[in-house]
Amino acid sequence: MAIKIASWNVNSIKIRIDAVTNWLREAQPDVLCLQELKCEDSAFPRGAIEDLGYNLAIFGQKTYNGVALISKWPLSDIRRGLPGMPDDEQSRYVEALVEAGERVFRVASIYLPNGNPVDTPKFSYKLDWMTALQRHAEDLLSHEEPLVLAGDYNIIPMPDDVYDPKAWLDDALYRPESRAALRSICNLGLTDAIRACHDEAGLYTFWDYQGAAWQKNKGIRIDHLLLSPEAADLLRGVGIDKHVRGYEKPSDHVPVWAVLS
DNA sequence: ATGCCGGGCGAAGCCCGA
Repeated sequence: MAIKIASWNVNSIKIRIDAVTNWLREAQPDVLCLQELKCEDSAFPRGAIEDLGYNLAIFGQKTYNGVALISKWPLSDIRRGLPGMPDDEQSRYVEALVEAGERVFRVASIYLPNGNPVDTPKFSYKLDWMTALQRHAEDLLSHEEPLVLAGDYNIIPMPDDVYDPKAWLDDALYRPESRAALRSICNLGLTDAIRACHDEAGLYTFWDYQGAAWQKNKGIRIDHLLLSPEAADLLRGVGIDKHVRGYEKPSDHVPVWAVLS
């Protein structure tokens, strides 16, 4: 039995609910990790999602941030907020067990801080958040179970993941400190699902609304699925649903997914 | 191009994103 796990920064779930349900019908993922809900739990349009047969675990926030997991399989052991960041006021992490028949996966939906501008506390917040994520990933990896840490990492891992690396040298998404922190997390034993399957340049998950970035294909790859060894051993395929950027009223991010079996 | 879009809030114009 195969399970399809996806991640998508929707940039407001209220504005994007039709796009989300359209994509769910079209792509039929078992699990979707959502980021940037920009709404509190009570305002989340649950009904439209539940009508398609999905369960929800929401960690919302008014105006900014907000993450959720939706799953055709039962969700349990739900954790809201990143362990090690007890005073974090921003909703950026939700994790749950997905009980997919005879297999059980632990899945997290992550909205990593942007970090710009780099000479401000926003950048240190990003790096502190990544330190806490690394510690928590170490803990999760010690359980030696299939684990998927999915989300908007706000990090461009390599030069091939951006249309013009030079233009991004001083940006928090591409700064050496940010890339090193992501490498350090991966070096715990996590596999970037896209890069496990494809080595070509120009695989993007985000195109800015401005400057006709989509039309010019000026994109970046910042949405990632990181797999524990037990999950990576099950990896059968991946995809980036680029056409979703051409939807009416699109998010600036598109869904990225992996099939595990 | 550190704001050209687009969304939230709230009812104009500012904050924020990447």
